[in-house]
Amino acid sequence: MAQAVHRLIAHDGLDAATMAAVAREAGFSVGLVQHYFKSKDELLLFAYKRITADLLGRVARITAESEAAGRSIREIMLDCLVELLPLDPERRGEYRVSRAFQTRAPDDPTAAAVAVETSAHLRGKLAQGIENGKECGETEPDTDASLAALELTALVDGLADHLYRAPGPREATAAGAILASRLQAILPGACRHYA
Amino acid sequence: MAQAVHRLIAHDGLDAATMAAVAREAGFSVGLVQHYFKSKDELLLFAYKRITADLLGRVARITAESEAAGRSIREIMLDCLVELLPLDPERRGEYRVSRAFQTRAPDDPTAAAVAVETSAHLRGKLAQGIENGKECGETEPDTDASLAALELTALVDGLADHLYRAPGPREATAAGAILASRLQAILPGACRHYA
DNA sequence: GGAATAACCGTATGAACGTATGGTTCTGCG
DNA sequence: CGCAGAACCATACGTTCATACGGTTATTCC
Repeated sequence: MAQAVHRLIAHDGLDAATMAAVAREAGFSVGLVQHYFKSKDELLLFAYKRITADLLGRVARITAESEAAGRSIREIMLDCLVELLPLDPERRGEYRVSRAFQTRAPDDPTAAAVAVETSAHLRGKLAQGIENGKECGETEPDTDASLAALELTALVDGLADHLYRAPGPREATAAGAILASRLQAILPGACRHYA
Repeated sequence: MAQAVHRLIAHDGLDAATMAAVAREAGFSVGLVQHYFKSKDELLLFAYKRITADLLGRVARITAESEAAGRSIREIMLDCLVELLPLDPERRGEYRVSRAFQTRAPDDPTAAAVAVETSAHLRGKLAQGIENGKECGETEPDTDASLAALELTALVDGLADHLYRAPGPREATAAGAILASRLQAILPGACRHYA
């Protein structure tokens, strides 16, 4: 059912995720959806939580794989940040769903909490990575890690926004170049921290 | 009527901008709103266009005033970018309205066009300013102006997003510091181009 | 003055939606 | 078996909304 919600929002926006539409998309009856979710809000919130969990899971998986491959902190971070960009249809859909819920957030404290939490989680991971870089000379010692992390998350958010509005290979490479350049400036070293 | 739409969306989201609510908020009847706008979409699009025009107008005014005051390109740009951040209730409302329409954009080509146009306009102005900086030594000669402009707009978008979710003086100063730092890096000179 | 046009209003209509409800089929267990 | 509870369904109800429509007042122009 959560997948049905995801597909509907990704394709036609939040308003398309009606009870009847979700039931039809999932191949169930309206009554069954009601059986599992007391209200529509509960259903949507569940779907939203699932999506953010998926996203954080993917980032964690990328981190783990890159660490195992012995890549530098900078390379790992770049992979994670690029993963957040809507570069293919799947991630475009995911991005649209997330944005739909963020738009809804001001009226829905629980949805807002999910958004704040995932954003803070991501920012924390970045800050930690930057901080770790100091120990092995990959980061300049006087770098403000949390400020740099905020810059990176804001940058990737804004680039995602731009790429969603204006897709295309040129825009994609421009976004990648900007991220790579900023990461290079923040983590200039070439240490293999996790190797 | 456009102001009524603005107030309603800023306070309660796009769904709150019903015909009846707009009429009540504006002090008119539903019939009168229909008299001036054939459909709800037309009304909303008009309101959206008005808001983006207001925003671009404010940026233009700030630019003109700062130029008259003989400030550097970097200072002018910083003022313009900070103007885009949701730092007070008024701009928070404006930000929410813009975001609401952006969320709606994928299903509404005309709204999408407005969003793309204003974003491109802003990016173009920034790129032009950076390019101008080269002529008087404020910009490094080998800077890619359009890439730098894209970075700045993306950064300010992402920071606006963050500030909207997490308001507060600490977040505001952090965002200002990041913007100032990036501008300093892109436009390191201190030329008074327009003086 | 008088007609045409714009400004303006209240209400009716039909569609879409969330949810409540009553009922049916399946499943596991004592 | 018998039955309790979960899974599952179709439909009815009340609300909300955009829009259509008919009518009334104000303004403008000849």
